[in-house]
Amino acid sequence: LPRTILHVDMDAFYAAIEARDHPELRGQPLVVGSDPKGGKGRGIVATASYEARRFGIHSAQPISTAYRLCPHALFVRPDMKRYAEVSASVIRILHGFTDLVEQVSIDEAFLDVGGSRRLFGDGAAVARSIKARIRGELELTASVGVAANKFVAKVASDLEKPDGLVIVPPGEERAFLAPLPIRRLWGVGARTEEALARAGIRRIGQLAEVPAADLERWLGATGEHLGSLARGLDDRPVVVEGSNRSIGHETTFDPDTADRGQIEATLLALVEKLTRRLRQHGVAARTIAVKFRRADFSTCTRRITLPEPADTSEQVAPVALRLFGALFGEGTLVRLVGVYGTNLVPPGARPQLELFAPQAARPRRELAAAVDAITRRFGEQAITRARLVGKRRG
DNA sequence: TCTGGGGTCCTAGGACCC
DNA sequence: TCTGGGGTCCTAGGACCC
Repeated sequence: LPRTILHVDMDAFYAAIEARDHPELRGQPLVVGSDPKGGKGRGIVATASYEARRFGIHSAQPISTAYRLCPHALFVRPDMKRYAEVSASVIRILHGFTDLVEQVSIDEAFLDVGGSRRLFGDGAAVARSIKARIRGELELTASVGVAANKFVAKVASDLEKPDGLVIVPPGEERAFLAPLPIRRLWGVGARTEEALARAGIRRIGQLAEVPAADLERWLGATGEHLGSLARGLDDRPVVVEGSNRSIGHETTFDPDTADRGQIEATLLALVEKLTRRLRQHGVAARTIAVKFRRADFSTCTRRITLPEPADTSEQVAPVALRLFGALFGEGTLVRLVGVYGTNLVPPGARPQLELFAPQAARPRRELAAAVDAITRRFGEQAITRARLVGKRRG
């Protein structure tokens, strides 16, 4: 029995929200991303309006390139809090049609509407209703793909952007995909595209002809998976609850720095952010990782698994500093540092030490809770560590 | 063109245990 | 004395996605 899967993808999401909320930005080339600083800025384009795309500007492009392509474009900084609110409104609308909603990013979701037919009609009808509600209630447009599985629905939603609606009837998946470039396959990035092109494979239909065993020998487990997708087969279910596997924060210095004090202060500020989020999610990290990128973009990581899961900066900070110390040599020009918690332990399943030394853990927990409360009430700038005073980057 | 910040998943090698 | 094979956990790196 074929499923009915929808992929809903908001069009130029951040730029569309900015244009909606600031009429003076409408109809103009608009770039949401880092500060271009007159062409010298460091960073990338998050989203470009369709007017800006006509100049060759696109997501993930260096902001300096975007500036060169269209210096008179309007460049605005992202307001992630606002976008997250709008995203929540979109998800609320989707939940009006089914509980089976899987949010995959801030501007994208899958729905399984197989069970909603009697109430809301077939996939095409649900798609039209969703688009109408998003337009009517949020003054935004979405592109929707309808198909028997997630991958085909995802490709379909992208095909007639913006404001698109593409329906792939069951049984036509393979023919629908065949003429498209392999880059459209989920999991084929620049590297795999190049490797496949060397073998003369450029279209999904060509990949679909390669025997599965050959693909597996060639590309491992991923190869077999790619073969299935190329044939239009994808049995992954729509998954409602996706708890995080990792939480992390990183920041790029502008300009690069070799100042150990500045780097360590930045790292500690990132640790504060990380541990606050861990506590908000009610999880603790068994593994802490530090990421380190030099001026030449070479990147390395160090991680360590702790005897006890950690969710406070008292626990994480010394570990992060030690891992950083293993990577940093005096005089090294540093571009980026980051800190991550992985191996997250879910709430209620938190071993262990506190069974043996509850009195030792208590003050730490109470301090963290107090800091959280102050931050909630007065904002992130209200309280900080003595070590960070005067060192926090703007 | 000179590359953000948030993530996911896979691989390969080594330690360690049975 | 030198040795097999399987399983699990850990670390580092890399490809990929939005």
